Amino acid sequence: MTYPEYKQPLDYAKLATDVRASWDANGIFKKSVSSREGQPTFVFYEGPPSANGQPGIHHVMARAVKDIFCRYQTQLGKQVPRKGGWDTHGLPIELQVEKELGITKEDIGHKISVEDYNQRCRETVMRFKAQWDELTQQMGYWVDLDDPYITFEPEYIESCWALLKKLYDKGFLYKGYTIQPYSPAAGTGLSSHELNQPGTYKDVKDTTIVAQFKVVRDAASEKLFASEGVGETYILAWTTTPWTLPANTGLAVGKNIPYVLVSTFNPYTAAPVRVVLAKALVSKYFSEKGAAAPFEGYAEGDKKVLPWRVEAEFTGADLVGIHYERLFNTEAGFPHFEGEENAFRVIVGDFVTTEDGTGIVHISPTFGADDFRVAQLNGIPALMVADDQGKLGPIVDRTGRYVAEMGEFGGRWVKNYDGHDQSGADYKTLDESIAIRMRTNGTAFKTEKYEHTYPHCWRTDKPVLYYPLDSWFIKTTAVKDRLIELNKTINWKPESTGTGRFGNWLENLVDWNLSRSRYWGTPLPIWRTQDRTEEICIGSIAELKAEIDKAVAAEVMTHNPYANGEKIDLHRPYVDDIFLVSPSGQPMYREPDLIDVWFDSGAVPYAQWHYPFENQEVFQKNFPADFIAEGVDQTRGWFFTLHALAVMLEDSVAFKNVIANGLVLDKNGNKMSKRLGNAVDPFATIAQYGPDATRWYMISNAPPWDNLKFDQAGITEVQRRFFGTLFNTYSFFALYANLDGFQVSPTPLPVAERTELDRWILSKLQSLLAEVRGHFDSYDPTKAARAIQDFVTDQLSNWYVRLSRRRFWKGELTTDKQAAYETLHECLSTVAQLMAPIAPFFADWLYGNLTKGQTAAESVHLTYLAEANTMLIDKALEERMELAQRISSLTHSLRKKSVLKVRQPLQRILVPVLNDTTKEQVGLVEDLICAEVNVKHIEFLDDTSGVLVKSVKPNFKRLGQVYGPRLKAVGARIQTLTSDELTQLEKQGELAVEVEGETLTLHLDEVEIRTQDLPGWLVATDGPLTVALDVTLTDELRQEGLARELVNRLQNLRKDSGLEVQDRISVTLAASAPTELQAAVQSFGDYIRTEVQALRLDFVPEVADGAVLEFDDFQVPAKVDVVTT
RNA sequence: GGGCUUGUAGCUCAGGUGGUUAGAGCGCUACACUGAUAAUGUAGAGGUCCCUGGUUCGAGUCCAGGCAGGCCCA
Repeated sequence: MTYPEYKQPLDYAKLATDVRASWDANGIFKKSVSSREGQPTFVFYEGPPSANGQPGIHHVMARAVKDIFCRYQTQLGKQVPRKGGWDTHGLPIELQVEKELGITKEDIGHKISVEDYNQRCRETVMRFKAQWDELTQQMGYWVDLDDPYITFEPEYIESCWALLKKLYDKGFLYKGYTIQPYSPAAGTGLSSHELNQPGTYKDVKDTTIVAQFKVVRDAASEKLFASEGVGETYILAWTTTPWTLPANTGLAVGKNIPYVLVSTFNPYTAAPVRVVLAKALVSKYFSEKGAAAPFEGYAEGDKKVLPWRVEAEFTGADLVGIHYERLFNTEAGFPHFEGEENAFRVIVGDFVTTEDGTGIVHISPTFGADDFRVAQLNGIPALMVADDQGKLGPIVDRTGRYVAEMGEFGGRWVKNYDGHDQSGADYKTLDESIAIRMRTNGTAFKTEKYEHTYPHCWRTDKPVLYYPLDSWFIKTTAVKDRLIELNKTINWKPESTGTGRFGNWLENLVDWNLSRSRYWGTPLPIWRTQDRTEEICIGSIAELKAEIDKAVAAEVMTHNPYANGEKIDLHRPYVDDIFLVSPSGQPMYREPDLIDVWFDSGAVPYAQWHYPFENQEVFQKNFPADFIAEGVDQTRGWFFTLHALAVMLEDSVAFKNVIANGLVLDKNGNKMSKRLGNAVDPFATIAQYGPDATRWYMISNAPPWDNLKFDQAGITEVQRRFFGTLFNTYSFFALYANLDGFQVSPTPLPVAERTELDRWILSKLQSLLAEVRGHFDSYDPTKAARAIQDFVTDQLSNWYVRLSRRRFWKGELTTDKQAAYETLHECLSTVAQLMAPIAPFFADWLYGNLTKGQTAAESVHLTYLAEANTMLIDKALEERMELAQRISSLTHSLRKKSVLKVRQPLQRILVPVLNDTTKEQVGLVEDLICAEVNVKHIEFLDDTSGVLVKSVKPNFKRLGQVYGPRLKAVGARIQTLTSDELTQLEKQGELAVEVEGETLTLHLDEVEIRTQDLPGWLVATDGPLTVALDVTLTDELRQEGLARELVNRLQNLRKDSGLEVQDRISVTLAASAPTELQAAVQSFGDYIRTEVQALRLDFVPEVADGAVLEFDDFQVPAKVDVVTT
């Protein structure tokens, strides 16, 4: 076979499309799965994208991460099925449809039927599917696009229903309430989307109250009574919604906020009191004068300054657990409520600040989302009142009035929702009435009008209430401990997302609110009777059909719409038109909610297989996932719902390894957006740079979990530096391998018999193999990419190939040359394998070029990655080669300083060595160094030479352990060691020195001794290494240098004349050339002829129509002719 | 406001368990090299390691508090 040769520059984009065509033609992706049949599976779940928008460059990033590990595991021999999927439900799609139709949610059911609306959603959601599929293939993301799961399909929804029913049967599904924005005037809940409409937040003036909550004296509160005093002790809390005070059931403090206990008087009753408030807010309520004002003589109605004294200080944590008395109690005619004995306690609220108020927040769980949440976390009940039918509800009804049970305030409007006349002189709002009552009975510390912004209903302009609305929940809190426990077994990349963001989320878990009041989504499969005493949860289509039949028999429905085996649609409005019959014969109506779309995606492991209705075994084999990867923004989304459902349904994790990748930002670190015009088009990027360089750049530049600042200049660099170098290395190989007709031998020369350089690069290759496997195994693709890149550019290309060039282009195909080809071939094909997960097209192209027609796999992606052969790893060899590299570099540096070009041979370099191992190590690579830097030999200088000047440096790490604080003095003493002392230390291993009047014994391991200088020589040093160059030029060296110059000029001439590498030539030079050149030709004629592949090299009196060779000091006419034999 | 995260050269990034002189690549400047050549070598310029305190003989690294960016949540 021949190895294909390519012209520069390589078209990377075309290369990829060619490879893609061959994958398609030969079904390589399918084979990569089918060829692993019967092997252990590596389970991967595709987090479904939504195809209602165009894909962006960040999708290339996210999907490259997924692809890498699936391909890698395939190389390890695992079978990796990859089912694609589409996320099709959810608010963004509804909003998009509404925008396009120019309607709002209000119009659904009026201007457009639910049926038509949902039809629009169904069409919209797959609008960009073709683009997505195209990008998937262009970027080389292998996922099964032929048989994807789609969340709106009846089978998918049926699976969701089955899961819901399972949760229902386990008692995990219940109906409760959440606090949501609610408009009493409109009688409807408002979405956060509606609340974010412009103009909804208005400035209003409300009555505000700082209320006094009377502390109950017991063990928990005893610290507040440490100093005896007159009067009761109260906790102060501020509210801008006094009408919620009768619903108060708790008080929240900040855990680390400092609070003080202050002695003073109630300003309205003049009763002596002690009050608790945040230290930072004392000045807001008490004047500086009052701190010195006398307590005696302060009386009701006094306009005098309020006297006060700080009695004690606490933190919020100290106050937790203190009980206080109910403000509006039963004696005053307010109702009892369930769980009252657990109420009226101080708890911690993470939202408490000292920005305003008193630093203590009044909690009414029925009228605040934060309140509800912390109350639930702390077991504080909500104040619910039973109506005349016994149904529990908040103290405010749905029209915005206090319920009748609210004593003196019963039936009062919370805000003016009915538009009643407020102009009368005696008119009082409910807030004002409450304020008056509290001032009178001494429970208000301060009341005032206060202007603030408050949200209003966009339709009625009336203030919004935060109000408890019905919702269905999944009781995730019931399995909280198990969720936390199992999370600890998940390998998170980065770890902090698992312990931090996700872990904290689990620690503060509340029940999963499943309800959504929308149209396009999976309907909740629960039917209830009107009196709510009977209900049924449907778990399958079959069950639904059977229940409909029952309903038809009971004449609740006229006929079964699913009877004729038509394609069933489980969406609204169809399911809403189904009425079932209860065991007692009552009609049952579907609960109108849809479920959270996150349930859809959390159900992927089950619903993608239509489990449990089909594919039981497939499911078992593919649960849980070994690996998933999505954006870190999915932490509380997909990652959570997958985990929650798996724990509740299977008592298992859903995934064992997860990468939470960061964002792709523009090159300035700004978020990409179409509006700003800084979004990068993935198609254009791939078309310009090809998918491989794009992927390699994204993966190698920063770890996937860091944000990536996407800069196209970075792709260019990757292309040039990595792919360009690798391509050049291959081209070099192909050029000479074809000339020599090299074929990979079935019985290659044993590695042990190959040259030092071969064994070195093979050792490095095996080290690389081990390293890269390690990085891939621990889900760190960035380190893998960087390791491969460094190997290719620094080791393989820039050292192995550079130093081996002559072996490839000189002479016949000897055993040594064959070994060189074998070695380079092995390096290149292994690199192709290692890079294949990241750069799948280029790797396959490279691998194919190297192996086509031989007994190799059809594609690199079907190959098996070998284990690193540790027998071939020779650390000592790797170390001494590094010495060779460093000595060469130092020598180049010296040549540079002495203005001696590398072409000028020099006699020797001197390397001082202080121990025999270094000498031995360098000795083994002497030939390589000499060839690289063009010197005749290396001379070692050891201690006995007597010319070395040594320097000593303290080993601070060691000294620090021994001497601690005295290190500075000891270090200084070491710097001043004389050479005699040094010699003694070296010979005897220790040395007694005096430091600060004390005698210490220094040991050899406490210092670092190195040679510093060779008197009379130009030296260069790199750490402990020192090199000196002998710059003496003899006539012979000069001649040889000149011979090399001539070779160089002739090579250039060959090249310029367009000669092929293998062409033999005859050279004629003008006899007018200077005598030194003639002498050089005389002495080194054989060398020159060999180098330039000349059969003849002659001086002639006249060179006709030749070129002129330019030397530093002279010119020589010359001519090169091809000799045909 | 809370949780998490990032901050090192003009840019992109490395810098186990603390060790005194903080590195690489790109870019820039200069010189060299030239049968791998859009490659390579050598040298140079370029740093308050975000800030402030603390622990320590010693802090880019550990602790506390800030500042700035990002994500999620409220």
